[in-house]
Amino acid sequence: MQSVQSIDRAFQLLGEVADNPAGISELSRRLDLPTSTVARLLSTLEGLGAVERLDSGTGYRIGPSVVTMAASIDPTQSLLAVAQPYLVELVEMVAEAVGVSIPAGYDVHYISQVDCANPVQVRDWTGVSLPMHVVPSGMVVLAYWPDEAVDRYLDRKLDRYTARSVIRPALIRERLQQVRDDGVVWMEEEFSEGINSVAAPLFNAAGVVAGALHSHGPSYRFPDDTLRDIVAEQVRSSAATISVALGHTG
Amino acid sequence: MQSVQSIDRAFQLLGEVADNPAGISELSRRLDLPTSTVARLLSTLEGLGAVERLDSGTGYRIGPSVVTMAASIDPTQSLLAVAQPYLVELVEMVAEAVGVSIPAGYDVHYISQVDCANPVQVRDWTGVSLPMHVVPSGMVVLAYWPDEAVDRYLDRKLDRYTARSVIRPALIRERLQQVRDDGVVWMEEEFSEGINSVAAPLFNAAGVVAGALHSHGPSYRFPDDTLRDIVAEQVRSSAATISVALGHTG
DNA sequence: TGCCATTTCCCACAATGTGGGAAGTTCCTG
DNA sequence: CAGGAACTTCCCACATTGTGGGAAATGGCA
Repeated sequence: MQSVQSIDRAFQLLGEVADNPAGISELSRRLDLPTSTVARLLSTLEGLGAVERLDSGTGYRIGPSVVTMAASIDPTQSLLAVAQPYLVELVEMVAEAVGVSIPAGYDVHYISQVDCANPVQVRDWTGVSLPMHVVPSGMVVLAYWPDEAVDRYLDRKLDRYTARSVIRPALIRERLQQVRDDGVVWMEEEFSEGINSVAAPLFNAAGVVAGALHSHGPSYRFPDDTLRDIVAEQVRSSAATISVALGHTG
Repeated sequence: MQSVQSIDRAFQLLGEVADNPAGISELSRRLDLPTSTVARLLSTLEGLGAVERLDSGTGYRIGPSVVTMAASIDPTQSLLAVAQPYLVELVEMVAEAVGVSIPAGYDVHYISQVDCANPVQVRDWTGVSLPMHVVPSGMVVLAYWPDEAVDRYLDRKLDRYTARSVIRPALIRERLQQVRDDGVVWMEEEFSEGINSVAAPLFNAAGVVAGALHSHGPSYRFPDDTLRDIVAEQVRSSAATISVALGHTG
């Protein structure tokens, strides 16, 4: 459908200003728009509280109304909303289903999945919760928890799901260190025979794990030996990109 | 300066959608705009990722680009940005300086102040850090800390600033309970002779204390005996409003 | 003080957004 | 399964609205 020029431009401006605050003339150069146009748009946005002037007087930054609107959607939804476009992108790259999960007590809860085109595919796990130690999405969350919380997690009876499930605390701790080193982890048929999965952590603006991004597929074809590292890297880097979009820095 | 109609309307829409998601025709009723206009604006916003369709298909909610833009400003700034307009409003009501502070270790750090018109006024404390137990802004922060953290705070030598400073842990604990009951607290000349102050906590979307809102003035006129409770209530209620704008619920 | 960079203001022009209405879609309900 | 209500999408003529060139005003810096 047709779209409205002035609104398009207004959001281009907001995007630029979010990236790094600047004044009218600099923005007009960056976006290649007449200064008068930029001035008018910015003053409209300022009136709406979408941008505000820097204390230094010259230049604008994102204003309160944007923050307030963003706050209006709950954290789960914002995670989902932000991640969605990247999920679609990632599916293209890895050619297997990808999904997002969030920590929920001692489980991870799958909140979204985007399927691949392949007629043989992993069922949609959206809505399901699983113990952290049997899925890579859970392991990456666990890996960034404080030590005491991990202690409490491991200090319970841990269920075994398949012959390959690892449930010995010492081994799990080793793997958690591995996860912290690599920023991504593969797990093969530890939750369900026939499914392999790789996941990386998602961090929010506060720097804490907000969830996990994973990709999983039937073990007979996923991961392809030659692509194993490439897929892991794609998942890791998508997760990093989503984290940045969520406000994570460094 | 003149402002751009379509952008104005686009943000009215965003505001409505943030409040509660709705479809084209409902929004057109709420804002009293033609459906075709609303449809065009929404589809523009959708193209920009500022809104997205609900899974149910009908209706829109705030989209990822708003969240991402909001994340671009750091939490301190967003607190400031969100609070600013309410500060101005509150100054009008209480006719004394009001300000915002954030926790910083065992201190509160004043990050902004809006002065009143009165020629006799409290100096601008922006940039200054003070121990939590001598200012009400600190007490409200302390009041919502976990018990162990409060224990650690009180388990140190606490400085006395004036003859009226309360430094006995037991008494401070009592007052913290009081703060939790009232949601607001007065302190009179406990930090500096001649200054009285009242503060209420600010909560963020995660439900944790993000800072405090206070008002302070010279003790010879503030608080006016007959207005004491009214001022406290105004501060409390402004703080609550700001918390909601920050995404705090309940 | 004078220069350069930036912001604000003004105004004629027409491109752009507008909104009425019709057509298409979806979802109940009898 | 037909009929209808409610919503969304599409189309198009109109003129309101946004546009951008340029001049005036402001501010910062040497």
